[in-house]
Amino acid sequence: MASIKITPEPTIRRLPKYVHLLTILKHKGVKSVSSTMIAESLELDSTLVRKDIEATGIVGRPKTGFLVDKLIMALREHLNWNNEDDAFLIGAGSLGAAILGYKGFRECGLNIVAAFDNNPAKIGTVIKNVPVLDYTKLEEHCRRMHIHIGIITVPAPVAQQTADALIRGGVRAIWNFSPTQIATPQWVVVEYAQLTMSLAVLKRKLRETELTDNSIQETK
Amino acid sequence: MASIKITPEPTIRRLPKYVHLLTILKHKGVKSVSSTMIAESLELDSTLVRKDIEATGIVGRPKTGFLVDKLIMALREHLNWNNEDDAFLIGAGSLGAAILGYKGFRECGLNIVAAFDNNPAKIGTVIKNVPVLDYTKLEEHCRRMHIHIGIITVPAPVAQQTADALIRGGVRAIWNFSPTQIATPQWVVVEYAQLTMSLAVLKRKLRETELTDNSIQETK
DNA sequence: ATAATATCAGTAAAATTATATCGATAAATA
DNA sequence: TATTTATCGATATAATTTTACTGATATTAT
Ligand SMILES: NC(=O)c1ccc[n+]([C@@H]2O[C@H](COP(=O)([O-])OP(=O)(O)OC[C@H]3O[C@@H](n4cnc5c(N)ncnc54)[C@H](O)[C@@H]3O)[C@@H](O)[C@H]2O)c1
Ligand SMILES: NC(=O)c1ccc[n+]([C@@H]2O[C@H](COP(=O)([O-])OP(=O)(O)OC[C@H]3O[C@@H](n4cnc5c(N)ncnc54)[C@H](O)[C@@H]3O)[C@@H](O)[C@H]2O)c1
Repeated sequence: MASIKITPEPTIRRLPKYVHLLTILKHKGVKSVSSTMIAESLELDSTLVRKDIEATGIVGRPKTGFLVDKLIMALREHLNWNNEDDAFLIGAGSLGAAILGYKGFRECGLNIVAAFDNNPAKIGTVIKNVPVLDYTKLEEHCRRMHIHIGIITVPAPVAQQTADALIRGGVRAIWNFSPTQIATPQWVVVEYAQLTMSLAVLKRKLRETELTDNSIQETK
Repeated sequence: MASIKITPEPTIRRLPKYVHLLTILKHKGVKSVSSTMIAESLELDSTLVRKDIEATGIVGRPKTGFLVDKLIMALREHLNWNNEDDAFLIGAGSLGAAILGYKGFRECGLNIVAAFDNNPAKIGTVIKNVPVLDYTKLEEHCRRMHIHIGIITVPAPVAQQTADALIRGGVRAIWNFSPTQIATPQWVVVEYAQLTMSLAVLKRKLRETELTDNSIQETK
């Protein structure tokens, strides 16, 4: 009876940071690391780090902590970075090109095998070693190549129709960079990568600190 | 005694989605909207939407809900999108170029006035109407132009030194696209825009659904 | 004019997430 | 070898965030 423990989203979001830090430490020759040390580097609580690591199933030892190598492997395994998924990217614009060119995603088990666009000037070209194909053939190619992940970097108004085509083609997960909500059947996972959301947090926090620094601390 | 209520981060992250949805509704001629309706469009709980809106200070009326126009304005005001902040972007690479070219950030009160790079081939050029200046002059320009927001799109190994230069130049908020943790004084706001984090959530959830769909629901 | 209804605002409860505490244990030190 | 120390793993507590409930009120329908 196979079973999987669902990992809290806040935990998942922290794990890549651990991987990045640990990889740097590994290159420096560090062999083992404690949750205390990770917590200090990343400005987190050490108990939180230990609980996050617990999600991967790896166990540490008192006094020394965790073996860097094993921890990296366990984290990558937990995040599913060790199996590579092929993916299509739709919308070969400026954001799309940046994503196509980023080698870091390969490390995360994401292999973008083709891009799609409806602009005739782009179809047939190659961007960052990835061929740009005709958008009208998207569904067909998805099905034929058994693609499970679609990356949406088209303008907002066409995001929904793009998602629909991907889903018809059998895609199970969508990484949506457009600011629009997209409706999908419940078996499709959608993750919104919204830069605007991140910017909102930055600007709001900036204002909050500006106001609290000058006036007396916030009231209830 | 001026005071400001701190808005929970999860709320801040949802607000831009409301703005986007409401703007579409406004263009369709919709005059008023209820939290129920917003919740349905965005697949959220209506009470949650009402509480989020409460953070902006706006009040609705029973049966009808909120005036779309007023709600948009209140949300934008709360997010500080109505005051435009000038910003510098450091690292005019492919991600940097995508950000420079995105008009949507203007709507969020972010005006990128210059980019900086250390590549002589890029210094002096103009990317998407934004001039690329010499990285060694960053601190000086920050100070002279009273820049408060810095956007880091340089490779990870130089992210910290870039942040240091920005802070020396008087920057109060840093939007960091590199995967590295950066150390800053406590008065500097740092927001990590990590695409890898988002991808991690996508890939993990895809695996979780794959495993739970095929096997019996997860155990404790 | 009266009744029915959808929605708001406020409060209470539940769920989730983060932090604190404590005994056990491996390593370092005396 | 005994003692100190850092850290783990587990459990308990606290904080945050979400969801549920309740009475009041504006609109619509009868
Ligand atoms: N660039 C950024 O920094 C940034 C930031 C936040 C959000 N976004 C979002 O990302 C998306 C893309 O942004 P961008 O700056 O790369 O825009 P862009 O205009 O540079 O790229 C969009 C691409 O999609 C293609 N396209 C348009 N309609 C299409 C269709 N029906 N089928 C297939 N391809 C189609 C266009 O030809 C173009 O190549 C937008 O939704 C935008 O809101 C971008
Ligand atoms: N492209 C993506 O999709 C993507 C995704 C996730 C994270 N990131 C992160 O964003 C950052 C930039 O990525 P990219 O793909 O645009 O890389 P890139 O190589 O295209 O751009 C980096 C730019 O920074 C400049 N630079 C290098 N060192 C510098 C220095 N000391 N001072 C000033 N400028 C300097 C380079 O000349 C180049 O123009 C990286 O940290 C990367 O990890 C990118």
